Amino acid sequence: MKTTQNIDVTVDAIVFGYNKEIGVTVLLIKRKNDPFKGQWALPGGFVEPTESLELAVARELKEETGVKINYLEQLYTFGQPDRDPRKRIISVAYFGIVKSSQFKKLKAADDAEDAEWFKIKHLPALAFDHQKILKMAIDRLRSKMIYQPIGFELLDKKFPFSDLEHLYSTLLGRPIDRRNFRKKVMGLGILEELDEKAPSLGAGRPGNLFQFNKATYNQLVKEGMHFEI
Amino acid sequence: MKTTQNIDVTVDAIVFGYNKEIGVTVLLIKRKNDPFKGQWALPGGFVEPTESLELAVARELKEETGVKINYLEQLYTFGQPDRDPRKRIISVAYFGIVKSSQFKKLKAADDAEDAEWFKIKHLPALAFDHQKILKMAIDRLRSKMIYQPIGFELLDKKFPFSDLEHLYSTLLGRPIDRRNFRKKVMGLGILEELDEKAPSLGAGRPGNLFQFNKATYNQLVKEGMHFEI
DNA sequence: GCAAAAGTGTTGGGCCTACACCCATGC
DNA sequence: GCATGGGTGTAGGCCCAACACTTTTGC
Repeated sequence: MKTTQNIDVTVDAIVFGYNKEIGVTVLLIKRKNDPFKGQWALPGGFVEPTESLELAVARELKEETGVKINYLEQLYTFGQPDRDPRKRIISVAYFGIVKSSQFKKLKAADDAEDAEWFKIKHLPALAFDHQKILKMAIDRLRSKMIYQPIGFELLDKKFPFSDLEHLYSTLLGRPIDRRNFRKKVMGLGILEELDEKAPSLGAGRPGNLFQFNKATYNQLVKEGMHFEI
Repeated sequence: MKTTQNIDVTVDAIVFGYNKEIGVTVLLIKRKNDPFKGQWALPGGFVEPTESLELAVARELKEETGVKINYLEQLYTFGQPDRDPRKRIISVAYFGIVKSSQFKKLKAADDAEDAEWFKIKHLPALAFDHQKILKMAIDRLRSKMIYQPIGFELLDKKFPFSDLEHLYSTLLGRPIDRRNFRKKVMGLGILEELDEKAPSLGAGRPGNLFQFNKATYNQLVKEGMHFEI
C-alpha cells in the first residue's frame, strides 16, 4: 500500500465546566477561517508531526482558548470520508474537564475569533459534525458520572457538599435524595471532610468544605469499585 | 497550518472468538513484509482514501484472514509519534467478535503469511505496540462482559445454556453459581428458550437450546438496563 | 424571628447469595 | 447401572429507597 493516503489528522476537544449558578457548560470557539468561518465549533486543530495526540489537544486548547484542563481522556475517532469539505480529515476527539476555579479564564487567540462557555442545554449550531461529537461527549459524561466519581473533577479542590449534590442532580436532570446521596458518597471513603467552613452566600447555614482523595479513589478502582449514582 | 503532516492512518482489529474446548481466542496474522517480517501481529492495514474506518477494518480482515465479524466497535486510537519505525502512523483499533460457528474458517492472504487463533492466555510476541493494544482490548472484553451481554455475540446463534456458563466462568477466571447465573440471565428476558435439544456429546443429558433476542436487548439498553455478571 | 441551606436515622421490602439433590441420556 | 452433565427452590442477610425534622446562619 504505497499510494499516498492524503489524509490529515486533527484533534478536537470537548471540555466541560461546571458552575453552581450556570450549570454544566461546554467550551466552544468561533472560527476565524473558512470553512465554517464565523460559526461555533469545538476547539481543536491539526496534529504536529512529532507531538503526541494528547499534547496536540493541550496545545490547541491553550492556543485557542487559554484553558488548562484538569482531566483528559480519549473519546472517539471520527473518520467518515466526507466529514470535512476540504479533504479527508480524521479527528480524534478528547473529552476534558476543567475545575470550577479555572472556569472563567478564557482568552481567544490563534484560529479562534472568540471562545465561550455554553450551557449544554442551549447550544448554538456547530460546524462540521461537531454536533454529533458533542452529543457523544455529553452521553459519556452522563454515563461516566454515575459509575465513576469524575463529577468531582468538575468541582474545585475544596468544595461544600451541596455543590456535589447540585452537580449530580443537575446533570441527571432529576432531584436526588440528599440523605441517601450523602451516605452513599461518604461510604466510598474518597471524600475528606475539612475543618473549614464554606463562605456564606448571604443566606442559610454555611456548610463544611470537603476534598477529594484521589489516592484512595485509585486504590478503590484497582479493587474494582462499584459506584452507581 | 498548511504544512504537510505526512501522517498515515491505519486500522487494526482485535477479534475475539470462543470455543468450549479451547476457550477465548484472538485472531493474529504472521507478517509477510518488513517491518517485523515473520512476527505475529494484529490484522489491519492502511485506510483507503475513500472508505470509512469500519469498512477498512472489514476489508483488511477479509483480505488477510477471510473472517467475517459479527460485532464491531471502536476501541481506541493509538498515535504515539514513534509507534512505527517507518514513519508516523496513527492506528484506530477496533474490537471485534466472531461467532463460534465462524470460528475455524481462516485463510491467510494478502499481507499475511499466516493467520491463526491464539488463546488469550498463551500469546506470542507481537509486532509494534500490538501487545499494548491487545491488552486494552482484553480489558475491554472483560469489563464489557460483566455489564453488557456481549458475551452472547461470542456464541453461536443457537446454543445450550451451559456454553454461556462456561464462557463466563472462563473469562472471569472463577467459578460461577449455576443456579444464580441462570436466574439472573433468564430474568433479563433477552434469552428465548427453543424447543430443541442440543446434540448430545456422548455423555450426560442434552440441554435445551437458547437464542439471544437482540430486539428485547436493545429495548432494555434504551431504558437503562443494569446487568452486572 | 424568619428565611434559607446544612445536617442527620430508621424501617420495610426487594434482591442477591449461598447451598444440594434429582433427572435424562449414552455407554 | 454408572458416569456425565442438565435442571431446579428456598431462606437469611444485606443493601437500598423512602421519608421529615432540627440546627445554624444572615438579614
